[in-house]
Amino acid sequence: VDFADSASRLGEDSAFARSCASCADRLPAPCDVCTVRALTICAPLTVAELHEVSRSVTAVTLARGETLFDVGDPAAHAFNLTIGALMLSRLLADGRRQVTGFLFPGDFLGLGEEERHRCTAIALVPTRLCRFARADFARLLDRHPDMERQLLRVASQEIAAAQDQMVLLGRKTAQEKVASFLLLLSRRAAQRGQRPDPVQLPMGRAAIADHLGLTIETVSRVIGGLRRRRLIALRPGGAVALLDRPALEALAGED
Amino acid sequence: VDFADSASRLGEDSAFARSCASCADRLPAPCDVCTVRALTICAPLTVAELHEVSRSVTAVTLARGETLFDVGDPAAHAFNLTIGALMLSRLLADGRRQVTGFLFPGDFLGLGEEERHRCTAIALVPTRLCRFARADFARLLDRHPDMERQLLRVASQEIAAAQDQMVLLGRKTAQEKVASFLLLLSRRAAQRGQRPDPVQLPMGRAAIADHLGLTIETVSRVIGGLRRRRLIALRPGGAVALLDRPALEALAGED
DNA sequence: CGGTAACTTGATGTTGGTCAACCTAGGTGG
DNA sequence: CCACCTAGGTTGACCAACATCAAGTTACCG
Repeated sequence: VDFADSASRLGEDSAFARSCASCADRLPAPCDVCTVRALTICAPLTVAELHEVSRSVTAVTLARGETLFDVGDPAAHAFNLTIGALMLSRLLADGRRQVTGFLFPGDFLGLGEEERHRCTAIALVPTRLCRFARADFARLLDRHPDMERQLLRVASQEIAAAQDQMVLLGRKTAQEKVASFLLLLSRRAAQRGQRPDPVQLPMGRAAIADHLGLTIETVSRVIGGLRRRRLIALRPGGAVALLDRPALEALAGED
Repeated sequence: VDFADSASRLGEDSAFARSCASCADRLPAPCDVCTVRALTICAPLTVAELHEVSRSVTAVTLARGETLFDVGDPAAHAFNLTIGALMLSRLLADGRRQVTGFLFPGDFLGLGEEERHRCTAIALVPTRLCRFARADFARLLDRHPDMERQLLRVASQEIAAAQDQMVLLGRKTAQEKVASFLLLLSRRAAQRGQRPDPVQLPMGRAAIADHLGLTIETVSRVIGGLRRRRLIALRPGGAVALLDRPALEALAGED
């Protein structure tokens, strides 16, 4: 149980637990011991380069539910998520919300050169990120073409993921949406070296619903249905066991 | 009436009209006279650099309805659309289709380093593109950091657009979807220096429906409703006049 | 002028939304 | 340690937006 793990470990570290986005500490960003480096845009850097990066980086800590930035905030930083999970969302005038994505360890945040953020970023669990000042980051890219190339790769993956999500939102049924979502989280967990099977769901039903273009009630009903048909089982701490992956894949549609 | 213009001009040029994706001609790619350069990834290049680019570029021509590439085709090229319009779409197993985007002059196609295409690209009208071999293109980027930076900018714009589309697909009503779509096309036309008001719709109702996550009938009904309320008017050749832009913007939602 | 494909319009059906009640678990304070 | 309180989740009854099915109608093309 991985998110719970992170959460409890962080819970013990009281300094971590109490700090927040606004009080990012200038303590050494420990790139040397970074647990997710292989997954991030820092992957192609040499040890020497890493040291250089270390100097322009600050650690940021968020408690569960805390906001990293809001729509309209000046976009002065780029981030690399190292521990925890983040939700990106946008609001319509009347409060309807679309969750445009979830971020997990190794994920990068801050592509785009817009002056202001176009979405809100909220921590789903205690979360830690590496923060780069935009200006430093641009200089970093200039000096490390490898890193820029890697960033381009990350961007194109994000575009591919966005297209998948469009197919899901535009053309899939509620069941297909939920099944696809569970399988996607499982695959992403595997990609970052975590166990793919009991899928951790650090987000609540509301966040899932707003990500899939459904309501809380529909998400709950579909999950209930999958559970009754023994395709999944709910584990304590919001984890979901995928009891019949082939059946779920069939339900997910997706050719 | 711009698309019609392009179409008829192209129609007169019989060589152009008859050529196709597979018979891309090695004729000089006329970067010198490129009408959309300021809009494309080539914008930051100097005259000398442009000449160099010219050499690694091939012109491709597509007739209305012709396929540039299909899902699963090897992705050996990158493209820059110079004339016409293209539709990108993906299919579910049972034939449900999601149109993930439309491309217009100045738009770039071919981010991502995947071996195979993840979507189908079909010309909506007679269309011309600049084609770069992937290998050449990568070398081009290495030598022109400006171009790589520009590509990153393009990628991040595409991500922003994809997020807008997720909000639309996940949380907007049929009316809001159609109004948003018309306004978006208008804005994009303005961006590339065309008249924003009679909006050209080079795509059919089916393509619009598959882009907005609706059916043909619903799109038709909503357009009919907007027309009856005098917010829009249908012009010959598939153009739409935006008679009451503020009202449309109100209908579109979007804060 | 006919033929076809795209579009429109109408009648009916279904998925998922809405509204409301009810559970359950986790956290707090007595 | 237990009772309560609350937020999040589940379940049910009903409803509405949009899909589906089925005719028309228009517009473009030879």
